[in-house]
Amino acid sequence: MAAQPERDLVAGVIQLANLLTRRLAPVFEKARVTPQQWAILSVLDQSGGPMSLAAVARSMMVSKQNMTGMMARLEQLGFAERADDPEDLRSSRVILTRRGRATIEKLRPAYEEWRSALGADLSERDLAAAAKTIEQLIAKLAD
Amino acid sequence: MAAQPERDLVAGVIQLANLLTRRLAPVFEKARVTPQQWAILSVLDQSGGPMSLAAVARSMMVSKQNMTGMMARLEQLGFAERADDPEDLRSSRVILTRRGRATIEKLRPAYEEWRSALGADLSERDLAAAAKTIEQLIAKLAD
DNA sequence: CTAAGACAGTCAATGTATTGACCAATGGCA
DNA sequence: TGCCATTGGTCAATACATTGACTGTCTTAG
Repeated sequence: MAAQPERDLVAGVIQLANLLTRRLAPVFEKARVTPQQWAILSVLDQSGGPMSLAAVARSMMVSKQNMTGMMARLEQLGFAERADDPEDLRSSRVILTRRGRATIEKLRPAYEEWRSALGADLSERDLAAAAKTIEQLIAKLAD
Repeated sequence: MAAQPERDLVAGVIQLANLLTRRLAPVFEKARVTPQQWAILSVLDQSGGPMSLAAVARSMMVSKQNMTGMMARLEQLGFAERADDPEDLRSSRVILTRRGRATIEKLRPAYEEWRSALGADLSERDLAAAAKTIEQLIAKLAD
């Protein structure tokens, strides 16, 4: 019965995060999009209008430096575009290209399917409870 | 009251993992050790004897290629050593150096303190339940 | 006993993620 | 008005993490 040497909660979260991205990657592979790129496209898609780079970074809780790089890749791949913000000369306005929107709309069902398969044979209640605890930990650690 | 735009469980786990490593890093900073390096030292410390590189990789659920690189850094920093395994010419035997063992013993209390502060003002029961659900997800996703 | 497959380790390429340092623009406050 | 802290964005350095491709050793089936 194993008795796995008792994985620490911290180690567990990190390992689970790695596993999730590892297993999620093939879902988007046909569109040549990585899970993180998918996440950015999702944020942009659900945001109505253009967003600043910093706003996207905050919403995903990554550093703006990281977002600079990811956005550069996304732009080079033709999924998103940056334009100057006339109201704030420091800022950029990031929007999805038509191709970006088409890609995310095509991939969303695949993601949903994968996502619900993930929760199968686990209790809905347990998942919701875990999600809530995770939210609390995030809130506690976030600045 | 927020009503955070409802974070997906998957996104939550990934963001939490990033936050955890980000907040954990300063705990080990004085010893110039990263959280992942700490994790490897921990595994080696608790393993009794020497381990193969692949065994460490499996125990942390990372690829052996990644472990190659991390181990190279650890060796260069003087925390671990590799020797040929006389029983299997493919394999290496990795052990902690005296410095590695001293470092982990010095850092463990700091980690424990950080770790218990993390769980403060959260319910023990909720944390345990979340840990269990995380284990189930890991088991489901692991090969 | 030999050929096929599995496994240990490495290298290279790419993507993710951090800190630190920096510049330009903004906003508040004296 | 003018200073100064904050914020938006970038660059560089480093670490983590994956896949793919490869060498060499072991194991096992025929």
